[in-house]
Amino acid sequence: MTPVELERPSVDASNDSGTTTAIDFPEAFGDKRTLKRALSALQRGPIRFHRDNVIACEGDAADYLFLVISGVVRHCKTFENGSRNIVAFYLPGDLFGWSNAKHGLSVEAAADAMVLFIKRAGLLSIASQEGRVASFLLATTTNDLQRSYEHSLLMSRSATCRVGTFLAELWRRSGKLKCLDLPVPHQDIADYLGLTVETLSRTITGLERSGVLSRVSARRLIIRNEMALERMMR
Amino acid sequence: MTPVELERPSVDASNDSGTTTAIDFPEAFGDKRTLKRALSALQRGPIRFHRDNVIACEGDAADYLFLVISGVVRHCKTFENGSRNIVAFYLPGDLFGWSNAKHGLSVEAAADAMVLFIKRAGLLSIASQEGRVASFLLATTTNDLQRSYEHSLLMSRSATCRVGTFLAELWRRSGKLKCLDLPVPHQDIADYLGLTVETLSRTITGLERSGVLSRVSARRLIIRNEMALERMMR
DNA sequence: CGTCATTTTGATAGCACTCAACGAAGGTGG
DNA sequence: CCACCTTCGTTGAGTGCTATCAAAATGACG
Repeated sequence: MTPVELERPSVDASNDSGTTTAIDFPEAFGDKRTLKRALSALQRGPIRFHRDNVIACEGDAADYLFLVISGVVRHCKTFENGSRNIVAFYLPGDLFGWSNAKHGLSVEAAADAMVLFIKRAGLLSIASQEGRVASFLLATTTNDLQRSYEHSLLMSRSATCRVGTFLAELWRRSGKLKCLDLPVPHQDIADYLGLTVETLSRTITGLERSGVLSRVSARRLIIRNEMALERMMR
Repeated sequence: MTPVELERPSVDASNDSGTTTAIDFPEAFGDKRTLKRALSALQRGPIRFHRDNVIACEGDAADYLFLVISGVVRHCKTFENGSRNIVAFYLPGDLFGWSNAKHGLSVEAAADAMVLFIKRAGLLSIASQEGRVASFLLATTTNDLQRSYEHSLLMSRSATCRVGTFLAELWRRSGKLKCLDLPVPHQDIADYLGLTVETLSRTITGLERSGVLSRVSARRLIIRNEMALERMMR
């Protein structure tokens, strides 16, 4: 149940090349400066999106990958009947969008976000020459795959388990601070967990009543009993 | 909903190197012969597994990747309470098992199967030198990721939709023959779809009653109305 | 302070699960 | 060749969890 943590790109805000934000590859790199220059030629942005703005539409040509600079981005599909499912959230530092030819899902800002666009073909051609880049990309994708498997597994468990697992993971990723702030509205969490907002709300109320957590406000929780939360996840 | 088809490795049965079966990379390759030799040095097997045999255990070191030669392999997790979920099936030609450090899921034969083991580290080192290999691996993983997303989406739909989609996809992959033979027992399909065997059985009965398909036997179906089946999938 | 979006709560219904039993198929040994 | 056993699949009855519909709180923002 514990997702394996891979090296991921991190946002290099204090970049020497001005407004351009580059992927900061880990490890000493053969010719890091040359690589960075090559990468910045492929970049576009970063571009700012407000919540619910569409970054890439289902069916769009998948010419660009996305690197989240700030905020939260959702990868989702909306059906004819209006219902929506979110297959993944992406946080700052996440690189994603490896569709082939066309995006099968749409990419939208789940909270105000800055996104850097990276030309897919160009990155691929760099990767085919630079082994390190290639294995970095492979590792990133593998990591996403593992997360997706975890998510699939989660979807066939009880509402309590889904919500508990989501909150625990979010809390862990945000450093287990005193307050757990939900970065996206309940509707997005519900769509990610395959629940309705009503069930999500009721489940949180249930966790509150069992003393697992307290509500400071709708969007701000406090984890009271980590042990109990872990138990919920089974 | 239509999964994008990528180039995938195909099994080269009439291989010049005797019992060794190699990945047949697409496209003219710089030095294909050298590459094949390098790859066969990394191989182990193919090894034969009977149905339900464990190929790799949850928690095992992920030193090897798996290439399915024949049969069906399932990627799954079994919980303490005995329930099980299958996140993916792999068919002949599928290469998988890109976990980091340890496998988070177990790998088991869902039907009698032959599996070739490929040393992960070695393949990675080849990939870092051969751009084509690297991008092939990336494409394979990307394809798996896309499938996993489709699967996640499927998990929050009705039983009829899940079963219909599964059968349609299976039928498509097997060439839309007159008879659709289920390659794995109902239990495995149910675990893959997040349903119980009872619900699966009842759903198939329902499809039969609506004239979508007929049962020849438990494991052999005939698709009677493709249009109606497609409609089920929405 | 009014308006709108968001969240919470309540009442009810429906779908899939659970438990239970039966039927079909395949394998084994007498 | 048949009786027996085991595994697998089907069907039925009843329950429970989550969705749906409806409406009331809460909060954000002009």
